[in-house]
This record gives sequence, C-alpha cells and structure tokens, in this order.
Amino acid sequence: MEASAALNIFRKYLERFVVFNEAEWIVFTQHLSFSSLKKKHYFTEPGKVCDKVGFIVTGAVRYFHIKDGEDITGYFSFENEFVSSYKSYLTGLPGYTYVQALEDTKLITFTRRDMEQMLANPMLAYKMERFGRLVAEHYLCCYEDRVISFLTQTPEERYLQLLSTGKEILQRMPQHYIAHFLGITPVSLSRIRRRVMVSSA
Amino acid sequence: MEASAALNIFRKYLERFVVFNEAEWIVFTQHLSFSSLKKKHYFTEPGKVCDKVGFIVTGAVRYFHIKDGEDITGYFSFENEFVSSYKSYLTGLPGYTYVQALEDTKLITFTRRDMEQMLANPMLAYKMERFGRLVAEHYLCCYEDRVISFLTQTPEERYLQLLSTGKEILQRMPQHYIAHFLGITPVSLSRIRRRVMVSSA
DNA sequence: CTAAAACGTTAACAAAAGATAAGAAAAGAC
DNA sequence: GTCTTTTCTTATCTTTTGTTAACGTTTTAG
Repeated sequence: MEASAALNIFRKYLERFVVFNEAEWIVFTQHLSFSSLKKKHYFTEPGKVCDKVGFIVTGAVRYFHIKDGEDITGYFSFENEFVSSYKSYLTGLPGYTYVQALEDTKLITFTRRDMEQMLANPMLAYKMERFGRLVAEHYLCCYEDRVISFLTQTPEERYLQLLSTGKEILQRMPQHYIAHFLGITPVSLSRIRRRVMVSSA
Repeated sequence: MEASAALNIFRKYLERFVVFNEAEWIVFTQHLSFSSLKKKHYFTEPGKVCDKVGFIVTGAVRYFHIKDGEDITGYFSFENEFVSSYKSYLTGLPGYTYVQALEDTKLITFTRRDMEQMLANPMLAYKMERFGRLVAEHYLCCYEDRVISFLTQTPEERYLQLLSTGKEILQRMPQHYIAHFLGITPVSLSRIRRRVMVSSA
C-alpha cells in the first residue's frame, strides 16, 4: 500500500474521534512517520520508554510480559487500531510490556514529542486535546469491561463471551495466546473447550 | 465542612490536571453541585445511566456487581477521589454497576450535561478538553496495571502487592470486599492470609 | 524438501480455589 | 447493655486450574 492510501485510511479512522480540516491535516501529517516492523520484531520492550503511538495499516501485534521466564500474552492489536505501551507513553516512564509484530506490520506513528508539539501549537492544540481525550476515554471503557470480566466471570464464561464477540482474535491468534489473554494456561483452555464441546453436543 | 472549604480542596486537587484562573473558576463552579449520600445509599445503579461524576469530599464508596445473586465488590473510592460509573458516564448508556456509599458521604458533582456545556463554552472548552484527557489518561494507567495484575499474578501475589501499596483499602475495607477486589472469594483470601502468616513466621 | 520449532490435546498428579456450613468474634442497631 | 447482623476463620468436599510430560499434527525456517 502506498503512503497516501494509508493516510486516507488513517484519516477516515480518526473521524470517529476528530475531523481535521485541510489546513489542520497538513500540519498533522507533518508529525507522522511511516515505519515497518518485520515479524517477531519489537515495537517496544520492557525497560524502554515507549515514546510513540502507532496506527496499524497492515499486520498485527501482540502485547506480552515475561513472568518466571514464561511469555504471557495480554492483548492484541490489528489493522486499523492503535498500538502503544500506553502507560509508558503517557507517563514517559519505562514500560514493562513487550509489543511484538506477529506478521510484517506497516505503521503510521507519531512520537510523544510530536504530540507535545501539536498540543503546543495553537492551530491544533484544541483538537489534539479533544483527540487525546476521546481516545483515552475509548480505551478506558474497554479496560473497565475487561476488569469487570475478571472480577465477575469464570474463565469458561470469559471464553464463551470471546466466542460470541472476539471473532478476529479467535481466527487469527493461536490458542495458547488466547488462553493467556483470558487469564488461564493453554492446557486449561483446551480442557474448557472440551467441556464446552461436550455440553453443547 | 462548609462549601467553600470543600471547593478549595477540590480546586487544589484539580491542579494535578489543570489550573483554573479566577474567571474560569467562577464559571466552572457554577456547574458544580453539592450533594450528600447517606450510608448504604446508591450513587448509581445498574440499568440507570450514570450521568454524573462526583468528587468525594468526605466519605467512601464501593463499586459492585450482582452475579448469581451475590454481591461482588470491584473497587473503592475515598476522600479526594472521583467517583462515577465511568463507562456509563462516558457513553451515556445504562451501566451495570452499583456504586454505594459505605459511610455518609459528601460530594461535589457535575453532570454530563454540565460537562457538555463547559466543553461548548469557548471560555472553558480548551481547558475542559485537557482536563478530561488527563483524567481519562490517569484512570487508563490504573486500569492497565490492574489488568496486567490479573494476567500475570496469582491471587496471593496480588494480595501481597496490596499489602505493600494498598494501605487505605486494607485499613478501611472489610476483608470480604478486599477478596472480591482481588478476584477471589472471602474464604480463599482467608486461606491465603494464613499461608502468608505461616510462611513469614 | 527436510529438520526444527510451534501448536493443540490428553493424561496424571499436585495445588489452589469454589461451595457450603458451622462457629466465634466483632461491629452495629435499638 | 443486649440482641442482631456482619465479619472472619476453619473444616470438608468438589471443582477447577496449574504443572509436567508425552504425543501427534501443523507450521516454519533454511
């Protein structure tokens, strides 16, 4: 995909948050970069400050942590979604999360420095504050749902809910990643799947 | 506590997000209300749109869900903290959460309508967008940590971490609320406490 | 194409958590 | 103060999950 097509897709996506006029868009795009991430390469790693946000044009990434030497996948992002180690990006402190490309991935990125410049630019400041607010609110709602699911649902219930809402994750992610995403081990998910199979047969 | 003292505390608290000048503060405060919530009364309930955000001047609240007829406490807010059913507030859709006063609680509140008016008021718009962004980002970071704790930590590890960081919750909340907050049953938390006792003795 | 790595299932066992009930202690209501 | 409710612990039993390992299959890398 060529850059201008990717930018148009990005612009269209952003309209769910803010709509830029032509003059604003020109300035905004001056702060954007294009980058590629080969499969298995890292968008960010623990100990590093994740100083950027990416928009995935093509590809997919997973977020994971290492716990006792083992790799725990916590989340995924796909085409037309943002990717970042948000807390690290927002606080400017080193993160604890690996973010890794699962396929060759093409991104549009802006750095925290870019965002700060736009927030300091009277032409864009208001719209960028609003943009930041709406994006943060969007993710806040996602996180609220997810925390509630850990509090009030069993792993089996979380899996059944994913079956009904998580088409893309189920189709594109190996099962052991999905297991950790649900907060359980791959072996346990395999058992849950058998239970669900049997009881619905 | 009298209203002006409460407002001063609120203003001081808000400075971690935005600083209002005198003219702005006057307009801002015109959108604030004072309210009281008797112990065990509800700030919001499932099925209702939570159309407001509160700032707790004195008192405390807990957030909970009913699952299979049982009461699952998910979170707490204390003095000098905001309280809302955030997703419901942000989306304008009915929520699923009870928010209940644990003690007689005094609040400063503003409604979504108030916020929308301020966001539409050129005098305040920019600062309120920024305020909303920074508050949402703050809670986003809290939620990120909490989700990661569910993915990478055992209940015992979550409890030990709470011991080292959650002074106020531990001091002020009964243990069965804390258990659900950690994602386990009260009986299980009691066992964990015994395990921890024994192994550290 | 071939070797190696990754993936999913199953089994066996251990550890932990859930459910239920009972009893003691503490807190709250009147 | 007394009575009631709430809270916490403990015990028993069941269910679920974790751990480890084995096995067959699929995918990937060179």
